[in-house]
Amino acid sequence: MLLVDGKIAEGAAATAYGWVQSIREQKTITFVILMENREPLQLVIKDKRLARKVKVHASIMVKGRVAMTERAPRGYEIHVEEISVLNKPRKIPPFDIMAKEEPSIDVRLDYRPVDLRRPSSMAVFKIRARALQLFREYLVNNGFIEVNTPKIIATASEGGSALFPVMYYDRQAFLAQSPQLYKEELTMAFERVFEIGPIFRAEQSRTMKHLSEATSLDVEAAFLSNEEIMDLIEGMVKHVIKGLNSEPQLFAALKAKPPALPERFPRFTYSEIIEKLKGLGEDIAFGDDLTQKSLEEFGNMAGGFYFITEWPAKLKPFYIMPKENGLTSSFDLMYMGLELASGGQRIHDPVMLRKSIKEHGLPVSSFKFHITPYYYGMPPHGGFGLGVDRFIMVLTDRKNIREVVLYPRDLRRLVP
RNA sequence: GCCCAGGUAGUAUAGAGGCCUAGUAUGCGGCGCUGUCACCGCCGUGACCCGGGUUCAAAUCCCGGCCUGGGCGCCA
Repeated sequence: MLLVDGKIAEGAAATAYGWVQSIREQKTITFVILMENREPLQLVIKDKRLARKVKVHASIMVKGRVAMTERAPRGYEIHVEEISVLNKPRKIPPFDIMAKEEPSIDVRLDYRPVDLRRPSSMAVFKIRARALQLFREYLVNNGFIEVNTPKIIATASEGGSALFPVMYYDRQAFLAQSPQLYKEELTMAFERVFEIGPIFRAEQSRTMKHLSEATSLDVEAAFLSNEEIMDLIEGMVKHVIKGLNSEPQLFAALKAKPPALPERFPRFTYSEIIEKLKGLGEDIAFGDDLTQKSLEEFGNMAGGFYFITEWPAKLKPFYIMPKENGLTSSFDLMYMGLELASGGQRIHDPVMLRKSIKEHGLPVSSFKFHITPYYYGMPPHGGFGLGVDRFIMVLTDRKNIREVVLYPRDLRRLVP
């Protein structure tokens, strides 16, 4: 918090509240970087006795005079006349937030709020917040309404991934792995909906790109074809990246830039990719899922963003619209070897939906609640789910998904 | 779930049977220092994950435990 008498100008009286990021002490003058509202403010202290009161990480209030100077990060600094220490650290900090070498991600997470004072950590979450704002901006501008669907559910929404069981009063319930079914149902009334919220997966995964609790951006729209949905997500990704590119200062503390955008994201069919990988000597056949290794290999060739389209029905969930030859109107949005989003056109006919549930080996009875509204005029629709955390990894060039989540949850970590 | 790797001051690392009284950087404490900006210089402080074993000798080798990291698989 910064309070200035009148405008920020030479000699103006100022009061600043913040926490001390760094101290550079010299014989007669001490420079302090005070973090004030997430931005550095340089303090100049010429009184040795005053300077002694300041410690890194302390919360302080200073009173003084504004001095305009190009040598300070903001173009001005505060010449301090009075300091009150509001609170000071009681222990030696677990790591030096200004050091060039970072502690392991595990130590950082053990002291996450302290770690967030590190400029690069803070930058990641400023970018994340801005990216979410840009997502919303794009979707709202395109006629979407933001919704919230339940996270405590009665049965698996689509089979496949393992669910976390929870007790719901005297019954068994689960944490939602996806808002998939709800968002589809909502197109009936709202035409275009989106939700940004948590998803839960109880997979025994130990990787740099999986979490037990992740954030998903789910979008669903009536009347759009598979191609139009790909256009939509492509437009959305471009909007976010262009928006971030216009604010380079967000990236200053990271040695990274948002990824480059091609004119158009290339679209490869699943079959093309299988053929290509076969040509490279991969042991892979039509109908196989693409392994991590194959995706890395193909991703390196494709470079940047691209789509994989027309997946075999067997590799996609029951609600995806089938095409001829056992293929589907579906896509995955990839960045190199990393899956960012998957989506497609959905089945809107209740009879076909019922059949597809059966064919995927799922109990129709569990989906009765979901099939019911389809009998009352569900519009043709499609959409996608995008892994927000993974997208932020790409934006900030972080290799471990835990870095872009404030308090990540994985196989081992439940605290803090 | 399978496989691999690793636990050395607060943090990040070096050391691979005796050269270790365990080195370096940073932090922390002190002193010095042309408005600094990862300030700089000097001095000090502080560590071998736990339990067994092998050996004249173990941070180092072996066994077990605990903890962690990474890869694969699983996975909207």
